[in-house]
Amino acid sequence: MPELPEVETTRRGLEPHVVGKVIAAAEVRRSRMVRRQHRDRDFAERIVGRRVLGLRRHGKAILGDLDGDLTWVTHLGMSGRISVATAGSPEPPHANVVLSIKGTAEEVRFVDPRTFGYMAVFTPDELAEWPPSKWGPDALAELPSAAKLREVFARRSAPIKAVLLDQGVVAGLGNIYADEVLFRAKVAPTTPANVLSTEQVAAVRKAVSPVLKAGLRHGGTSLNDLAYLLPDGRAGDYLSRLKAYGRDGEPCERCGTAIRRTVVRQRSSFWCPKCQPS
DNA sequence: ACCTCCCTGGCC
DNA sequence: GGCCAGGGAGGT
Repeated sequence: MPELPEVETTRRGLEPHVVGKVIAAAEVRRSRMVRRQHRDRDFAERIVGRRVLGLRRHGKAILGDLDGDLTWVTHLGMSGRISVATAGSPEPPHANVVLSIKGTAEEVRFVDPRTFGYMAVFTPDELAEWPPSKWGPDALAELPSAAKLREVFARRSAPIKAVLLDQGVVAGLGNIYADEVLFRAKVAPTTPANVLSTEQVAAVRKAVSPVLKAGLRHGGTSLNDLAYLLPDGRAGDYLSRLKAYGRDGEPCERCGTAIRRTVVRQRSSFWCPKCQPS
């Protein structure tokens, strides 16, 4: 449940269940899930008894402001999702971290089969050291101007797809939405960023917000494996609206040409060879 | 500025 | 069995 719309729908789904509430207990069943924590194994110790003052998001990270000036970080990685359910109800496999909420019958389960995600509670100093402090502006809330993007792209000869996936440039785009942005902008994923025309940079920039907002409106992209679900267990609906990602061999909706799959930086990329000339 | 690897599971 | 999967840290 990895990209920005999935993370934001998760944040919104989680918010009413935790904001203003106190974490009553924390069970870490796989210590790997808290491996980003500075001192080993004190995740539970740090979060228990804390009140959640607010829940924010930056890129693909969910940030919970706790009392005592601590920040509760959740990164869902590739296969992570949050489930809010009645304590004691049947659990899905890989509920690796479970938080109970004071005064309610609900618990928050961090489900993550591949364990690429993590949770941590950071002090302000630790938060400043945490890698995403090197993340760029949020793709939805603070998308850089076209001029700024032109400047950044001009310095990069890497494929535009790789640059869009670089969280240091813009935080929040992942493999699915990067392909969707490039399809909408009519730019091939393999195009070196520094050869994009001014118009193409503008088109890429202009595509980001509509693509992400459409993903949000539909609750994100639950793929067929249903690894990503909203916190209440509903599936996100955006899969059927994807125009490029996963549509290898299917006709492009604009021109009918078969969508192609190409590997860019070890990630699958889907694009229309006619609408997105390289 | 690149790979490689971290994991588990589903599908062919 | 082999390949694939919403990400990114770490080492080169």
